Amino acid sequence: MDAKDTRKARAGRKANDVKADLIAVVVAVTDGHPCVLTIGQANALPSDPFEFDHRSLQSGLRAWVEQQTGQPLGYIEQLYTFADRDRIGAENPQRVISISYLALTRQEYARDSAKPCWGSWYDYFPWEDHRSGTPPVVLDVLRPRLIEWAQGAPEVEARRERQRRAAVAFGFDDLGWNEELVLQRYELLYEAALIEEAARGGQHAGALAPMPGRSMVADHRRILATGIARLRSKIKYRPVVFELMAPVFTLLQLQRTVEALAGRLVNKPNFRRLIEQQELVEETGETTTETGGRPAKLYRFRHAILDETVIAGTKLPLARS
Amino acid sequence: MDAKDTRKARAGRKANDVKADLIAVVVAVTDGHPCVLTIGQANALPSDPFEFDHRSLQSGLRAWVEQQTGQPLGYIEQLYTFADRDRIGAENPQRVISISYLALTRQEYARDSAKPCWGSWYDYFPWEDHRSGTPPVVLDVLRPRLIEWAQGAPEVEARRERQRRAAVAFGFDDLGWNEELVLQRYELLYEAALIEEAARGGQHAGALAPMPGRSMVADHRRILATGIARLRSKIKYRPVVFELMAPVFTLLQLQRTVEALAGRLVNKPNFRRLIEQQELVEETGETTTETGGRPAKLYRFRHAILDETVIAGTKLPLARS
DNA sequence: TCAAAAGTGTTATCCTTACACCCATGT
DNA sequence: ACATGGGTGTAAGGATAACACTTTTGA
Repeated sequence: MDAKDTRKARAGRKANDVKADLIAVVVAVTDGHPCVLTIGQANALPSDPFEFDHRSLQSGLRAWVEQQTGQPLGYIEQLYTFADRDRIGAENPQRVISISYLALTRQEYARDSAKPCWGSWYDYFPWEDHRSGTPPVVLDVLRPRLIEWAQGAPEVEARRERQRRAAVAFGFDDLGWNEELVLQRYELLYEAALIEEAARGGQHAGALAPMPGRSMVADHRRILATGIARLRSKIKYRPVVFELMAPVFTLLQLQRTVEALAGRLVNKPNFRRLIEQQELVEETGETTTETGGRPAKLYRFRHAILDETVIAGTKLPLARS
Repeated sequence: MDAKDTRKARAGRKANDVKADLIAVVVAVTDGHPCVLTIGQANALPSDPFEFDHRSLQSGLRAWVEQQTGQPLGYIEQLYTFADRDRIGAENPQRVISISYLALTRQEYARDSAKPCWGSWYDYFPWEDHRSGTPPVVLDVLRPRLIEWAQGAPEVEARRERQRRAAVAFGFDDLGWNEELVLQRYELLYEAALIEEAARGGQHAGALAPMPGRSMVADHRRILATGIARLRSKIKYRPVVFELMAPVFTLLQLQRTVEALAGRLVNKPNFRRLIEQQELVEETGETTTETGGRPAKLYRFRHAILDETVIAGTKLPLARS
């Protein structure tokens, strides 16, 4: 009965066909710069209409990105499916679902293709790079404007609420900086109309004050923020950084890559211990002098670890051993 | 130039419209049973064709689930978007993208509606409940059949590989049980043709040996597995359990709920410390004798914690304090 | 000789784990 | 009294954080 009702209800509806897009956040790290693959004037993520020809979404994505850009993609994971994005230009009649993916690769592969265009993701999110301490834009630009925004709320309660959200997201008032809150920060700035995309809806053009960070087409910057957040979170519990490394690397290079992604510095001795005790890498026996200073041992990723260990991930106090 | 090329390429393609479905994994826990909302003969997850009327996917989902089942949904999160599912009945001409969601609620809300049909998720995944130790089905049924399957590989290397995968997924050979590997286990059993869904493709009907676990329509069981895995992972770093609890509860009730989800027992004293030191709950001052034994203190969830703390989540050895 | 990078120890502190034990109620 | 569940304490072990220090190269 239940099933029959449901089917009838469905059949009664109009055929609600939609368009589906694949959107890719393709990331590489080159000497300290976390880069994202873009098209156009570096203001759009690569995207392609969804085809059913491929066996799966992932393989479809892999195929077209590799074909289009010459990038062999290593790691791929689904990010999020957007359908409720704020349409640019008001009533856009096109109904589009965007299925977004995060992919990791190495920029060197790109040299043969002229098309791809890499940009540091901190061009789009200048407030996210805390490797040299809190960047000026946070304290000099964002903080005052966010405070202003908070004061603009009609009620006392709402003012406090806004202030608190800003403080948590950006680590004001001695709350610490949390590098994973990329999306929350972006959405806060959007809500406060401090970034260009927010002004597009005609919501309010506002003063022509310069907006921090390079903007992107449609909601692509939001998708990029989602990707960065996911990656910053993921590197902490899965060995995905190695997808971004050359086959052979020094521990400091590895560290610099992690720092580029996280947007903050890590402690060298402790980082090395962490890596080594997890047995993620093994020495090649070679060294390199190209890094300057004392020659550095070269390592390679132990692919075997992917088979051996499924990282425990326990955080519950399990019973009886 | 790049952008123009891309647009041209797009325009050249045929209009590739698709159908989109929302599929919900709605979970509640009632006295030790983790339950999932189903329709039909309890062999399908609730689903609905995607409409663009709603502001967002989430609000759309919330609306129709609440309307259809009388369930007010607390927490909602997107699970995954499937488009590459193995079509039932070979060449199904319908092109469907399924956007799946995980939602948490409380079963009590359901009493007014006759429609919803709750089933313990361990009916569908009997091998996932380790609260009373390793369930017999694992050792008596799955293990021998998986070994058989592993031996069936043509090459030595492939045999070892299969054996290792089975061991990791199910914790054979003194590798421990990892409750989060729900999806891997399902997919392994699928590959080994040990569950009903695998036989549907006509791949091979095989012997009519009884398949463990109740099957579901299409790939719904796979979606459910994805939801369980996500939830088992999530309860460890986000206070989502409380969405499944009554407004007021005892710590043991909370523990039993966690155990129901995780499918394993946790250590009581340590669990309590964990909860209390994170300041997730506060005493109501009341006690209850309904649990038997000594009266238990009643607690409520401190909703304020959601604002205050953004759980650190650091696992990198950050530099200079 | 000095700068720059590589690499090693050492300690204090916190968190997790694994126990053992006592308390309050109903039957 | 005793079964049942509620609740507390403690000590060992491991991981993390913070810091100081030595080594090896090129300029």
